[in-house]
Amino acid sequence: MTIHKGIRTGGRSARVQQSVHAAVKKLLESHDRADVTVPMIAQSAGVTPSTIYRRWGDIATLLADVALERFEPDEHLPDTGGFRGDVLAYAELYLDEMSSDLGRSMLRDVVATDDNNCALRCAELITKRLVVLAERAVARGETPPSTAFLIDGIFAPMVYRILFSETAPDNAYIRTLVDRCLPAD
Amino acid sequence: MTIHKGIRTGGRSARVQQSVHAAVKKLLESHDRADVTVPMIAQSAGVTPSTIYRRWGDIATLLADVALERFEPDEHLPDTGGFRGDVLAYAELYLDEMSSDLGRSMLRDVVATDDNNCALRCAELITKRLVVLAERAVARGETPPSTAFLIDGIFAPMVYRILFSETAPDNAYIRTLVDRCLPAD
DNA sequence: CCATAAAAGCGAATTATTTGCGTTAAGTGC
DNA sequence: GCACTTAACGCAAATAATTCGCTTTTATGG
Repeated sequence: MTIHKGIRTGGRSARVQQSVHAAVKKLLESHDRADVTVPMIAQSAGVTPSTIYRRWGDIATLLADVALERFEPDEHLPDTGGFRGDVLAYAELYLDEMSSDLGRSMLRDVVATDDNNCALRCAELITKRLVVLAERAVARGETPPSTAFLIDGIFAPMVYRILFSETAPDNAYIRTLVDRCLPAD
Repeated sequence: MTIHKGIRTGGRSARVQQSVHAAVKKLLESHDRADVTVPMIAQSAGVTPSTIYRRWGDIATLLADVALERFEPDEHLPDTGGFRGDVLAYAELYLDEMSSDLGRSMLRDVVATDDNNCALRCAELITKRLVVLAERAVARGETPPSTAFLIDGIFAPMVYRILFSETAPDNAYIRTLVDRCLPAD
């Protein structure tokens, strides 16, 4: 008996996911995050609310899902010719994305989601990019520290302050964090 | 004109707050956090749901409020005779409180709350205790680093991992963080 | 005590969420 | 291609949560 029977996927998942995600993005441009409701999204996406509830469970999970997709694209990782410069540039980019009102509320949605899958994916987003930067550095003959060390030293404090402080951190603060982990030559 | 007119408090606020807080605590012992609803709390507290909605706005804010109260008591800050030991002991205490299922969901509630007052209060909780430890250290003739530095180096990474990782950090990890900020003599 | 203001109660109206059931769209194997 | 299987969806009814207008209670100041 061959095991790999190939799973039946069924359904119409792709199209619905696209239109719902698009609806969320559009609504978030014109409405405050707290004012966006599931029925509102459903109507804008041309689906019924029950579809959304069945698929995502609650609005926090849906918003987190959209947020993650938005950050995935990973267009252009900076390339400054050195590991320290790359990390600093990426950290500033990340700060820029996450310290806006929209970015902050996305982070909150990601954290608030029941199953912490979203949070995991969010954290991996940083890890994966740091790995890319580190591989580049190794190829150049540098010996970068571990990604865990950089997350502890740079990204964790940044995210902490975005989530818990009144005012978002600025680039000067980021530079201080980077200096601690990666002393300039 | 004397300024201090004494504000009108009106209502029955104190009693209601107490019974609602108590109801939340009791319910969280027997129910999963996601299963606790506002009407449920209201009934258990002997008030109407609308009272809770008017006073706290939503369930996240209420749960965050209760969570913060729970952590305030600040019974016994460790006193090990040295700043490094004190910080390590407090960090381990904090980890113990926050890495449980209940602690984690409290952190999430605090972060998810709309007005970030709760998050501010939560962060100040750490700051205030570190200040106490630092004052003690100064009185002993030590010269401790700033609280901001310790938060960046120890508490931010700890909270980051509690919120974003699959598995909570352990004491060994905390010790590593402390070692980085406060090298042993 | 009386006036006042803040907070809470009550219940109806509104909205959001869950659920059951029939239907439809995709993938699978022949 | 064609039948078959299954996950995903729409619809609508049922349930639950949230908001709203109005009344009542309580603490405080005069």
